[in-house]
Amino acid sequence: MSPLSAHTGLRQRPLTTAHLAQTMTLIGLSAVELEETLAAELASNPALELVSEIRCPTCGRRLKRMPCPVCHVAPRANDGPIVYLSACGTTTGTMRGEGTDGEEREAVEPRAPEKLAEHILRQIAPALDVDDRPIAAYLLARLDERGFLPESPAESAQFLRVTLQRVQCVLNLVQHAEPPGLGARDTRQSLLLQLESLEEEGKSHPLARACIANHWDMLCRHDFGRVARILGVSREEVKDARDFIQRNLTPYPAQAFWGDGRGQPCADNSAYFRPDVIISRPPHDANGPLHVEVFTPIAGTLRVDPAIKNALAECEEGERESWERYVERAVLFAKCMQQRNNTMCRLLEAIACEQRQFIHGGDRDLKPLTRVSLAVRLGVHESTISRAVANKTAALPDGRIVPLSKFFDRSLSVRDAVKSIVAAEPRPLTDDEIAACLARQGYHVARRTVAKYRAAEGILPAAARRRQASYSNGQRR
DNA sequence: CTATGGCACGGATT
DNA sequence: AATCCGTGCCATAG
Repeated sequence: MSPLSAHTGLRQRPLTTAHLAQTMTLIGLSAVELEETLAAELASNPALELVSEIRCPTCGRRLKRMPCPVCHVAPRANDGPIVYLSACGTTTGTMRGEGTDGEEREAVEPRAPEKLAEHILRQIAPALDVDDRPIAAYLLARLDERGFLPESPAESAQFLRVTLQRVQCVLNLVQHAEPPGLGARDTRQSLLLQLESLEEEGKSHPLARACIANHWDMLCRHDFGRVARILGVSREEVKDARDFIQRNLTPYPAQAFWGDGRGQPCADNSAYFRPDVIISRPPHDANGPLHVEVFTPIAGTLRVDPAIKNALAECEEGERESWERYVERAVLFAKCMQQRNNTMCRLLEAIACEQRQFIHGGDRDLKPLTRVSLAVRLGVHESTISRAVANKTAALPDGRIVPLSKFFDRSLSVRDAVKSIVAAEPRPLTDDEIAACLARQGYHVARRTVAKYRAAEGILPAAARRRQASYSNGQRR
């Protein structure tokens, strides 16, 4: 036996801490981030190879393995969802040896998926000094999911160690990009920015600016009478301004579908987000098992390049060591990637199973579900679930795009119940009365909590609802 | 006086 | 260990 053969045992690895650490990291990444990581790894590790994808011969879908679960599904119980991996097909540049045959299927896949940050960056890049790029990147990274920038320019400047002026300059660009209103500190400022952009298009309202800028809190309380008095106009005019604001502006400029779907259809914004998983109903059988697609940037399988594996035996003593390191890293990466996919699939299978009602129905059908319970069910550590759930979104059959964490929202169904109680109330109910109503439906929550839910749903307090009602009555007579 | 929102505390969850 | 959430208490507005 030559001493070299000892090195061919590539399978058994000391996969311990490094393995765990990398898997953990990968699990925490969203599909988009994972794609970047994969591209970086492919670019920097010559031993890692992406072999061509497998497609289903019948439907042309990209598959992780045969058989295609859509076309010939093994019969399964109705309550068990079908889970499979699906490549999102946008693997960046490096490896794309396949022909162009897949192009017409491309249309079926999510269109022009682009992260909001990239979208903005592309717009402002021309006007941006090269030195200011890091500032822009930083600011965009700090935007919260609503599109707001919670910190002040001064804070950013201090963190970045650049002058306040430069930050403000870049921020100004961001705030005037599309969609308008991004990068504001709060809703009020955002609305003003949106108003500005509307005015540039020639659409404006005489009172809107004053209402938002100076009488915002009164407007929130629907205290139109007082605003009208201060501005010296009629209540109708103020109400008209409010309508204009509601119709043309959005409180959360980055909001796609989530939230509660109430309000803006904003179909355009949906393109800014790419879900990490897609849950769909089988085409013909509404009661059949759900389909769950977990997106992967891999269109095929990752493996160690066999050419390199073979060459390993022949290369020089000195070089061999570094090649071995590459190979080892490649094996590790592929394994971690596989592990991630496996975990994601099993997680989504469990979620789709548990929350089947919610997926078919609405918010009120959400079952209480904790990450811990799923962790024991899947036999993984609870932090794994936390990571897997974080920063990811799912597209539901009805088009809703929701963060995965929504499946674990303890209070969603109660909040939904509050909504429907208020919607059906004969007269404005106080929080106490709503609490009593809820108790009758089996939800036992404190009055204070009702107030919080109500506020979270954007429902005004009873007194304000009363005023609203009397106002519209007054209009009628 | 009543309804509500702010603050803060403790327990659960991550 | 850090964070989130429900809740109680208290101040305040109407």
